[in-house]
Amino acid sequence: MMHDMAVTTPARERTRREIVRQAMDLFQAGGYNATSLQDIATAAGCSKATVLYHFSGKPAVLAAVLEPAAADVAALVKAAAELSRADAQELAIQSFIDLAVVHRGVVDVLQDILPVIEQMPEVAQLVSDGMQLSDYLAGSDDPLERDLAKFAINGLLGECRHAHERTDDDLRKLCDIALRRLLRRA
Amino acid sequence: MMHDMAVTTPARERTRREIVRQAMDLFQAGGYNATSLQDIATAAGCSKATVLYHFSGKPAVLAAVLEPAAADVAALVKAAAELSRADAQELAIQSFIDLAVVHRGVVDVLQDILPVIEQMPEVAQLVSDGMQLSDYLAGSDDPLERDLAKFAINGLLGECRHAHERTDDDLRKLCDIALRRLLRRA
DNA sequence: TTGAAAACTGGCCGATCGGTCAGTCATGAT
DNA sequence: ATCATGACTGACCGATCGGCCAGTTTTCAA
Repeated sequence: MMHDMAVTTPARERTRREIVRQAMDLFQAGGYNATSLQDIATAAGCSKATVLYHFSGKPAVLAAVLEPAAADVAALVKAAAELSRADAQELAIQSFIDLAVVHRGVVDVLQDILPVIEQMPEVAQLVSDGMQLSDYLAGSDDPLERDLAKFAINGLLGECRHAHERTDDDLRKLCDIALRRLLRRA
Repeated sequence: MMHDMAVTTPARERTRREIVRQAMDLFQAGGYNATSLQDIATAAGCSKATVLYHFSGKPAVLAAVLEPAAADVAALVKAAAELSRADAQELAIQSFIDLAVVHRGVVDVLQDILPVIEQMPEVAQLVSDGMQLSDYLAGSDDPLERDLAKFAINGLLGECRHAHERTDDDLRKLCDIALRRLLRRA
């Protein structure tokens, strides 16, 4: 009998984590669609059937890969909701950059899903939160500022892709300059 | 006997154009990888074998779809090569926006190819010209300005994707403002 | 030690992919 | 009218995909 539910089965969690780890790397390197369950299984050192034993399907693997980033974004949106307009914008600028840099891997993954992202319920929440964050980033209802915010996000996400050679800090500084120039905030 | 080689066989050219037309729409809507030769054939009103009769393979269809945009970009690079640094930058700002807006469809297509774009000789020239254009856009050897130019391109291309509802002119104005703010040119 | 549950796997399935090929049909010069 | 050539197609191929299942191995509480 298991008295403490917080103690996760060692084997289960270990295999699950390894699958997600390898799937992240493969998705980032070759894209979601181009990565097969067999590729993930081989990289994780198990069989394809094992991957499907731990996850209900390929989309479930994607959801697990995206989950940490989705959680961070959701928390940021929640935090921004309780701030004033200007404070929310400043928080969005700083935190969005941080999240994009830290989770730069998921940015690559999302790019490969864009054409069919509306039909993927696994990423719907993340996308929705991203749109919300875009509003905070604009800091205004002016259509031009909102469009510029979207422009900034596209540039930001694009810059984080294929940026493995750059330092996290360099990337952060670049994005900070770019965002503040675009949004005209000093 | 055919005396004038410039007179293309009507049927051949008509079918070829229709295939490229429909392929463009499908690639833009669903991405290159997600679009099958059968999809293209059905949309073009012919059989899959016919598509492969006119084109050596799926990559050849992609090359035909990208060709007009690639030609325009190549011409722009060539024109900028004969200008001064400042003039080349100004030309790059204006013309890059124009090309991205006019050929916004190919931007979607390229996005879907990014993870494996290095292995596609069909788009190598277009990518190379794009990098060259990025240099002209920076207008300086300063690493920061060059990075900002890349940032601008990412934002520009991202803005052109999924922008079917916006007017060409609205899109152009937005991109012009964004680029000049990022590059600090008026 | 034991036995039931958890973890895992090889083998298979239907579907779809890009691509090939032999052969049919249309066209147009002779 | 003939017939060589160009345009086109149905049928098929091997490969690979995501997913499923019966059965084997490992784990661990009793």
